[in-house]
Amino acid sequence: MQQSTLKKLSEVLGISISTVSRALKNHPDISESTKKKVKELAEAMEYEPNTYAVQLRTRQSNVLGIMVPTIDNFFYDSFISAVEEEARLHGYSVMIMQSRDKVQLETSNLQVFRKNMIMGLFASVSIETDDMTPFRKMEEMKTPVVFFDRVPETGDYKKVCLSDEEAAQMAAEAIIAKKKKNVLALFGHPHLSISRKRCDSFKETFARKSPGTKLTVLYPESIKESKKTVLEIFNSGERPDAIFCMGDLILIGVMYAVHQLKLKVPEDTGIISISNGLMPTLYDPKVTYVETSGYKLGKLAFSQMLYCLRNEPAENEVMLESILVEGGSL
Amino acid sequence: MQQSTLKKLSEVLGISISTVSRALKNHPDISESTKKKVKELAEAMEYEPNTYAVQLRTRQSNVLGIMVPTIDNFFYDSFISAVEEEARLHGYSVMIMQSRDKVQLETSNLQVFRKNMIMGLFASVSIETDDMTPFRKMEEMKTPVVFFDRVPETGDYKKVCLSDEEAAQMAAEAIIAKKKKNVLALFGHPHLSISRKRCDSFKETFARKSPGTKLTVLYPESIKESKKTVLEIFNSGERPDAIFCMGDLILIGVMYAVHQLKLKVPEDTGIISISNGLMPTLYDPKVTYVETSGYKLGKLAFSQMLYCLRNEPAENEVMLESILVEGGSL
DNA sequence: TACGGCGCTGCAATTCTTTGCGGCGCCTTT
DNA sequence: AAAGGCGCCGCAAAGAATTGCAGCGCCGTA
Repeated sequence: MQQSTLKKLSEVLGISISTVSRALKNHPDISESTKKKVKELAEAMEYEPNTYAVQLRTRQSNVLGIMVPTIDNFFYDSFISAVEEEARLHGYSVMIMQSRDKVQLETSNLQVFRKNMIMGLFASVSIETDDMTPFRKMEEMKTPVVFFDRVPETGDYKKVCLSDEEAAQMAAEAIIAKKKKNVLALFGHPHLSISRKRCDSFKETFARKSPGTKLTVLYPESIKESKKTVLEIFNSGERPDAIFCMGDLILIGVMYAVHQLKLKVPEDTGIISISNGLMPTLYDPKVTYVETSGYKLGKLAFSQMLYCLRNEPAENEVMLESILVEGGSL
Repeated sequence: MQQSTLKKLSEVLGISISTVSRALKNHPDISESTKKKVKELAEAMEYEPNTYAVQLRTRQSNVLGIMVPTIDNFFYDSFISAVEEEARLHGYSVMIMQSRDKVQLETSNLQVFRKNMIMGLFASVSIETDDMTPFRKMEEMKTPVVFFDRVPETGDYKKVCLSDEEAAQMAAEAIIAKKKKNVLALFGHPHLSISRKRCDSFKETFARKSPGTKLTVLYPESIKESKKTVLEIFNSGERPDAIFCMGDLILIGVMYAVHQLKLKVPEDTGIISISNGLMPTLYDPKVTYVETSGYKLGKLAFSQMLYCLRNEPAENEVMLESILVEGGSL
C-alpha cells in the first residue's frame, strides 16, 4: 500500500516515465488514447505526485506562510481564517507560526519558512522587531512579504493595514460628540507603529476639535496591566468620564476593573474601543467600537499577495476603512 | 544570493559532495581537519540543507498536521498554541487546516496532509463525519493520528479528551448544590460524541441525585440559535432558575439573551458553563464554569504524539481532569 | 617484500518529477 | 523515389541530499 509513482504507472503500462508524466499534464505531444489509458490507471492506483519531488524540481511549494505574534487572539484568528479560506480556493496551503513577540523566535521562524520554500509570507511584526534585515532577506529570495496590522513604519514594504489614523479619529470624534471632558486613553506597546499612529491621531483630533478636554494617555501592555491601570486611576480619585481602549485585550482589562469598581456604564464612565467585533458585544450595554475586521483585512492581504505572486503591479500600502458600531456604552 | 548547496560547498573546497555531507553530520569517517574546514565554510556560506531534497530522500518531513473545524475559536486556539509551542521545542513545524465542519473539506485536507507527508496528525472531527476511512488511510500509511476534543466514538483510535462525563457531572452537581429546580441545559450538535457524552452524564447525574428537578434539554448549534432558544423559553412564560451551557459559543448566545431580557444573574436565573476559561470571566458577575483547558489538552496531545512517533506504547484514550471555577453566576 | 588493515574520501545509485532534445515511423510532396 | 514534416514517444540530465561500496595511500607485520 505504498505510494504510487510515475515509475510504477509506467511499468504497468509498459511505457516510459516521461510519457506518463506528460499524459497526466495533457501535453500536446501525447495521443489521446495514451492519455486516456494513463489517466485511468492513475485514478485506479490513486496516483498523486510526490510533493517533495515536484518542489525539488520546480522550486515551487504552493505554501504560504503566516507569522503572527500569537494565534491566540480574536483579530489574528479571523485574519488567518480569511487567508486560509482564500488560499485553499487558490490551491495554496498555509503554514502558521507564532513569534510570541520575540525577535529571536521571529528570526528562526523565518528560517523555517525559508527552508520550506514558502512562496509568500504574511507577517505582523513582533513588538521587539527593530531590524528588518531578516525580512529583507526573504524578499531578496524573491519571496513576497505582505505586512499587516503591525507593519514596519519606514521602508519600502508591502503593507495592508487598518486605517489606524482614521479609526482613532473616529473614536475620538465619537467621544467629543458626547461632550466628554476627562478622557482616559489606553494604547498598546508604544514601540509599535500601530500604537503610535492611533495615539497621535487620537491626540491630534482632540487638540483640533476639543482642546479643553483633559486627556490621560497610558500604555498598558496586557489585560492585567490595563485592569491595574484603571483601578489605580479611579482609586486615586480621578474620575474619567470616558475610557478609550485601543484593542480587545485592553478592553477586557478595562471591563474587569469597571466590574470590580461597580461602575455604571455609561453613566459613571463611557467606554469606547477599537475591535474586531465580538468582544464589545459581550457586555451589557454593548460597547461602542470602531470596527477593524481581521477577516476583511485577511481578504485584502490575500489579494495583495496574489498581485505579488503574479508579478502584477500593486500598491505598496493599502488601507481598510473603519466603521463605527454604536453600542450603548458611551 | 542563491541557496548554497552541498555541491557548491564541495566545489569551493575541492572535495566531493559526500564528504561535505558527512563532515556536516560528524560522520566518523571524516577527519577532524576536514570537518572543521567544511563547517566553517558552511557557516560562512549560510548553508542550509534543502528540506525538499532531504524529504525526498528520507521520506521524513518534520511537519505535524492539525485539523480543526475552525481556528476561529478560543478552545482550538489555545490547543493549537500549545501544540505549536511543543512542536517547535522538538524541532517540528505545524501545518494547520480547517474543516469548517464539512466532510468534503476534511477529506481534501487529509489529502493535502498526505501530500505534504506530515509525520503525525492532530484531528478534531467535523460534525458531519461518519465515515472514518480517510483517517484510517492516514494510519495505514504509518501516520499516527491523535484525535482530540471531538473524537470518534467507536473504534481503536488514539484519543485525548476532556473528561466530558466528569465535567458535565461537576456542573450538574454544582447546580444541584444550589437547589435549582428548573434547569435549562443547552448542548451542541447531538451528532458529536462530545455532546452526547456530556448530555448523558448531565442527565444521569440529575436522575441520580435530584430526580425531582425539571430538566429541559436543547441543542442549539450556534450563537444565534442559542440566543433564540433562550428568548423563546423565557417569552413562553417558562422561568428556568439555572441555565447550563455546554461551551463558549452557547454561553455567548445565552448571555445575549440574558442581557436583552434584562435578567439579573444569579437572582433571576443562574448560569453555569463549560469553558476554556476566558469567556466566563468577562461577564459581571463572572460566570461559574467547569474548566476544560485547550492549552493543557494540547500539551497532553503532543506528549501522546511523541509516544506514537517514537513507537513507544501509549494508552489509547487519555483524559484531562476538569476543575470547577466559581464565579458568582449560580 | 608483500599483504592485511585502517583512515579517509569519492563514485554512483537512489528518491521522484520535469523537460529539452533526439529519434522512429509514416505520410506527403516534389 | 528521395526528402521533409509531423505525430508520438523515450533517453537522460537536473534538482539536492544520503549512503553502501570501493579505492587509495600508508603503516605495520610476517
